[in-house]
Amino acid sequence: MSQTSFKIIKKDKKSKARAGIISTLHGDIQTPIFVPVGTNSTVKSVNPRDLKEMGAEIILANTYHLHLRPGEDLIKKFGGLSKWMSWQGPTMTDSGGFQVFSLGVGLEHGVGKLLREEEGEAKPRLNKITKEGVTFQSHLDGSKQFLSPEISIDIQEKLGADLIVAFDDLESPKHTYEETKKSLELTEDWLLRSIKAHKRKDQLLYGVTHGGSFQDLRVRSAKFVDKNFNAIALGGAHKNKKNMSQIVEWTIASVSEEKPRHMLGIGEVDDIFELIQRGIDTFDCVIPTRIGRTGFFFASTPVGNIKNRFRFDINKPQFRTDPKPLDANCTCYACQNFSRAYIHHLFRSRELLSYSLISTHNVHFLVNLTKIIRKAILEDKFKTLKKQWLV
RNA sequence: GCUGGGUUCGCGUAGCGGCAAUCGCCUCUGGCUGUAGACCAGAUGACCGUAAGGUCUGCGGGGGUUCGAGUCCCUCACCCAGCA
Repeated sequence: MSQTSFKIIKKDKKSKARAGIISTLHGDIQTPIFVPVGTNSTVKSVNPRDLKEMGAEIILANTYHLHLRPGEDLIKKFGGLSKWMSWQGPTMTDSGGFQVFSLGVGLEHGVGKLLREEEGEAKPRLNKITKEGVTFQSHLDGSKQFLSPEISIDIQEKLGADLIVAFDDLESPKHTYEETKKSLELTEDWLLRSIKAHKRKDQLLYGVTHGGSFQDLRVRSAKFVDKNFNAIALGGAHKNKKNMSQIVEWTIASVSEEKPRHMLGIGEVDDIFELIQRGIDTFDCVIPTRIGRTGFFFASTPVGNIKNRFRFDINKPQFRTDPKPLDANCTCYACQNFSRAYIHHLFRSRELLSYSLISTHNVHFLVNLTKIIRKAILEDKFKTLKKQWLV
């Protein structure tokens, strides 16, 4: 009996968008919702108190990172992830599957989840994949580490998040059909082993769909995951945004309506609209905190638009004397109290508060965006809202 | 006044007889999608060129030695330190 359940409360008439509730032991999650990423059991530079205040409902942490440091046993001793990080709300853990990629073929190919126009520098991979699992070289101290479906699930059960993810292998967006198929088959094997290893039924286990950009593989993967899991996570690599939307359409068409759907690692403003429209319920993404730490802040329409991706660089000289808040429509702590000029100054001075203010604003921005969208779905105004934003 | 040390890109520095401009900072321009990321990449004397590349200047001022001087010598100026 899973003590974590999902219920759809409203479906959009003109699209696949829906509003729902995921109920967990640590509280309810009103979907659709953006899930801030706190890899190391902290959303980088954002206070949990502020996360609560802005209405964040769930945080994602990472199995691989927490296994290396401080170790799952310690977190278990402290009452599990939610208590450990003094969040006291629902949490999710990723399986470490992404690190199979980012420390492996991702490094080798110099690519991310999305193929970039200018690819990064290719570097030797820090892992070795076999059917059994993955041997990593720890990015912290270089020590040898082994991760498998069984180990990942064991770690995640000790961490104690409400939503957990089965262990998978990521294809590179540069992989051929044959390579992608081979990766998918490995993932399918690992997913079944993840289910077998999964004992704590209070945790909802997400299966992950793969198959690169190939329709038949994506459909096969979606059906496979739908058949074996009660929750669907969409994973793997995409060529570009259009391709990603297409992949989501293929996948959603092949899974049951009543199961929650999580989009792994995606979260730019336009993506959120496009993917909710196609039936996604939850998203996690490092974007708000990563770009926040490097000086980019989100601003809402009409200042922000698809062309500037709703982001602006606080470093720019134009903000040096700008008295306006980061975003005129934002109610976050940073926007209620500080000017762009001040934050510009802080950032140029490398003051730690700047990273915190911008990251807090950015997370608030995306969480709030999904809340506005949810409200629009409930009021049958999703398409109208989307038009307002993505002109 | 004497004795040292110094004066090179916006700032700080490297170069110590052979294509001046190394490295850092500042500045500017890109980039970041399940976090090896408070990060990464590029530009940065002037002018011409889309580019490859080319032209011009230039190591405090002046003079000298040398095929050749930021580098050695003389002299002047300024800065720093110590001693008067």
